[in-house]
Amino acid sequence: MKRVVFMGTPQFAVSCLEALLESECNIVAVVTQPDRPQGRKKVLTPSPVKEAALRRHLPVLQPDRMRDKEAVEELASFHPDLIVTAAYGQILPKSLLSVPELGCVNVHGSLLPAYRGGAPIQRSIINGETKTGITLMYMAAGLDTGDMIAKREVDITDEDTSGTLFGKMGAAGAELLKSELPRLLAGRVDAEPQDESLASYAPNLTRGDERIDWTRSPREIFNRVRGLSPFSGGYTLWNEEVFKVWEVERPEDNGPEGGAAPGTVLDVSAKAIVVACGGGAVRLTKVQPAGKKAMPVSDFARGTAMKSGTVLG
RNA sequence: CGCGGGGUGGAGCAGCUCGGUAGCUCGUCGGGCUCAUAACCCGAAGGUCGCAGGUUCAAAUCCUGCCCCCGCAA
Repeated sequence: MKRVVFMGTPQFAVSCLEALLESECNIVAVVTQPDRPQGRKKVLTPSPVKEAALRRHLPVLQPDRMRDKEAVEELASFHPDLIVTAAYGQILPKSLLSVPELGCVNVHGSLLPAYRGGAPIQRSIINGETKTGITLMYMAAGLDTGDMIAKREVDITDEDTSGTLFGKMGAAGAELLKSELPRLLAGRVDAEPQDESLASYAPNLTRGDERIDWTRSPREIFNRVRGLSPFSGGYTLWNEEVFKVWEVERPEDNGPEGGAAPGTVLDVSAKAIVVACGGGAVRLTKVQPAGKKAMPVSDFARGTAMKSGTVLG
């Protein structure tokens, strides 16, 4: 049976690992990011992939820097025929790419060459895409530039958040991997080069991406908020403090409320906080004041000092 | 010892600076009005004020220690 090394880190990658486990191959090692200190208490936390691998009693490697010679040598000592990666989180050095005879393949969360990079799933939603997908590809030196083996499309609906889309994408990635793996293990397969002229990038999200720009349209704000949920959430400022926004009503039914400056609160009720924005208004339905837990506006409205005329920003 | 916010009836908050009767909005229960209602009116129940000490005639409020929650930063 062919020897496979799997490399991945977040939950999204776990479903790919599970797909391998259900396939005809021998997983000789799992590589994932080192345990990271998490939260206020700096508790060292293993990645989801590590936890899954340990449950299956698979050998786990966690090199600090995969590009170090020692790390590559250690991995090579497992003599993999194929390396499969999914959101591993580190660039693989060229020297590693040539180690497995059958190559290194990557499961990427977009329809390449669009959305290369670390946050394709969230950014697809933020940008209002209605379709995305998984691309299985051979890895090359550049960032997500390798030749494409197969794709599977996934629809994005207005009900999707990054959370639900990650779920769909994980399942799609697992399916695609499972169906293509026999071919990959049989030998190098034909792959299609990416059209560089169509390439676009989806860099990791930063704090700046999480801030709500009230001059944007209702639809853009809606997309941003659901693209950031349920991870960091979107935020704005209220009384100079962080005010997170977790859910916004789909804006289709809102007529322009005109007049007020973007960020102005037009109404606070048990149903929603209505905020003026570019070309209309958005209705916030789940929020989180500084120092508090996230709560539906029905709760927030009971005790809040926020009232019409307040300006967020 | 990274920085900061918070823990008050079922929910969300005020009260704490300047100790002395537990407040507000909502929910719940009972009654009333109404063709009717998530609307309105009347009434009621429900709180060891995170935990443990300390100061005091008296502590939600001041002091000390601890627990838990949240944001930022990593």
